[in-house]
Amino acid sequence: MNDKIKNMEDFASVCGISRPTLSKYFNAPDSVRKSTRFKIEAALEKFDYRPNIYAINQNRRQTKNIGLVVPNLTDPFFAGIARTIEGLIIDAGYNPLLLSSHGGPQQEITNLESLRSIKPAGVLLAPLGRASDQRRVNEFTREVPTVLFDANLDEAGEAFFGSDNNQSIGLIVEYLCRTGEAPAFVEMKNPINPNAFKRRTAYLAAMEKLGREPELIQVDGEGWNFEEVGFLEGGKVISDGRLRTNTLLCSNDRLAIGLLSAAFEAGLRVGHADGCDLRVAGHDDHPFSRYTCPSLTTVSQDYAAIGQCSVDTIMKIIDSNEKSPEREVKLFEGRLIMRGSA
Amino acid sequence: MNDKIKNMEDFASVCGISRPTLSKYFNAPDSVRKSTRFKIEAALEKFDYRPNIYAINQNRRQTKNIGLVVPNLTDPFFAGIARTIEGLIIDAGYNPLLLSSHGGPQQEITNLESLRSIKPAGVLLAPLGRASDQRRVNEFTREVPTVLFDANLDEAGEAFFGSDNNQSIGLIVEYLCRTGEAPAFVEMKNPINPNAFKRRTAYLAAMEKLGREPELIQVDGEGWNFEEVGFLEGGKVISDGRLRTNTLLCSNDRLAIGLLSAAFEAGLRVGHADGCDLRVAGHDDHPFSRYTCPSLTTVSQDYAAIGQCSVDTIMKIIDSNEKSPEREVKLFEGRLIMRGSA
DNA sequence: TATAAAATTTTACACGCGTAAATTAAATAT
DNA sequence: ATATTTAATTTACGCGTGTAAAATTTTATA
Repeated sequence: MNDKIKNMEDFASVCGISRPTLSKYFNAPDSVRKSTRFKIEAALEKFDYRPNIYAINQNRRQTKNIGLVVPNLTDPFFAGIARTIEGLIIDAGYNPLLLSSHGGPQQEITNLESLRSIKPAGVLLAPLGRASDQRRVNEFTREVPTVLFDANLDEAGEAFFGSDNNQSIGLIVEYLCRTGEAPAFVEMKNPINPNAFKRRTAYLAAMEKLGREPELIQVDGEGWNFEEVGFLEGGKVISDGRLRTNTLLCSNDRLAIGLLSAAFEAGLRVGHADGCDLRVAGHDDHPFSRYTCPSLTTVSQDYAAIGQCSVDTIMKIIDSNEKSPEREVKLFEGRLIMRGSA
Repeated sequence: MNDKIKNMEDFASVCGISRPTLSKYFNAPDSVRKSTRFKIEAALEKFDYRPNIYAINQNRRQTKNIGLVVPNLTDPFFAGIARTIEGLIIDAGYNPLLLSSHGGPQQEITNLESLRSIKPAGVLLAPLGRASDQRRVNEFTREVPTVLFDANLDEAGEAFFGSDNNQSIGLIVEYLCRTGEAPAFVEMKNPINPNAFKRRTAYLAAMEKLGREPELIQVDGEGWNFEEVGFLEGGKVISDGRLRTNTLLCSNDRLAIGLLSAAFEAGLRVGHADGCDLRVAGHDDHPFSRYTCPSLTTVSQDYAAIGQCSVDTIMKIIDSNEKSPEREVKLFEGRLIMRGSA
């Protein structure tokens, strides 16, 4: 009783069974006879033995680790998604390993290299997109089963799941046109975030479809401080007085949040009510967008579905133990969230 | 050349040296002769061998892993701190393992258990605080060298570093009293977040010191959706008309963000300028607080210092390989961030 | 140049587990 | 009750590394 349990051998002896049987139990509790299972579980109550994770993973053909890489964890939007997907991975009986690329392609590669040495069964990767080191990401996905989500990369990974920017941007452009002046599109000149280009293109297409004249407002600014860019550069746009329209559609909510702040300081009334000077809309349904002043009209992405689909797919690939013949791509529709700002 | 490098043995032979020497190199590149180091690094250029991390950690007395546990990663405030500390851990030559307790004591313990099986050299833990399962956290800290930060727990861990809530709350209370009406303190009745009680006490002490009558406004609401609580319950407080003061100090910025939103919808003008109806202040200098409408007056915590101190201390403990005789506690001062809201 | 010191190599073993093959026990059919 | 099948268990070996001790080589010092 006083003897410390140092390894599976020790624990097997206090259980009264052999070590390999114990090993079998830990990998699948139902694979041993009921009577021995009771023995083991009774012993587990008395002693606090846990298999050594390094010894396990050294010998298993496959680890139970799933890598989860997101572009930027300090962005609450991605933090929320990561949390959701983590839960799904755990539900599937795997161990999620969450890494953030902190907005940089170098860190993204570092993350993948770091995952490689952990020999994950699979990886869910939300790449930086255009900023990614495509060659090296591709290299990685050839070695490790990978499913991309949020942002697509050419032919990288076994599958991609994300939002249909054409549909979602189309949705809000149509709404804005129907309820007021046609929107100009506010974005960064050299956006680093995923999907930015897709949304620009989608905006142009949507405007053309509606027979409206598109207007791109491309502001300066670099990095991931979107609120700051929206505030500083958006503020300039507003005060310039060169706007042809009173309606602004921002490439993402964080830009819109900064823009709302700038508009507030400029004394403009934002909203769709009578007497308002400006309408502002965003995209993503950022966690804070409910609490801006006024609350932000936006489009929400269906991340419950995107996450579930991504996890299901990586599990299928892991179980079948083979690369799928063709790369699956599935886009999910966004939902219009009408609030006060537009 | 065509032969795949499968292990250190293989790689040692292409280097032309012995395996144990190679092992020494990977643990400390400077510990081998310069000429052999060149040989190794030349070979590393040609082959992409990496030591198996599981085999390494199985045999090392200590891993190079440092656990980093924060209360809630979806809170941008903690996401930012985590990012900072991750960097410091990497700089120290260790491998950070970031886990979020998602606001729940159960998950906090799960995280610690999960870390235990990874056998980290040390752990940096920002506990939930009052909500934590103190007994089990204590149990953990007796087994694994742990430094607490952000929120203190009775006698848990080797050291604690955090903010001096007395000083920081005192600072803003003094400012508010000096520049206008004395503040009422807005908080949740049963706050789950760390430091909430400390701040309440600090508020009461600061008001007493200034000879003002304190007023606690304790709103309903549970969980971590502070913005929602601030919006819904704060909105009620505002519209009730029972306020004895025009100045509200919120227990944290996220409550204030929700409150600002409610005030905006109620048509109140928030700020310190003439003609304003309400002053609102927060605490933490949340990343978003610069972009509220109006921008939020708050107190910033010195997380550069808290992070650096926490990392330095855990490194010292790891290197000295012994529990320190007495538990170090150090509190850092906050800085007043004056903006538009108060 | 001789000697001491340091670095390296060799030898040998340990770590804690997974897993295929061989064995044994239990369940089923006869 | 016995033979057969099936499931559970044990035997035996391997994974890729760390590390200690002894033997050897290289480098630094006198």
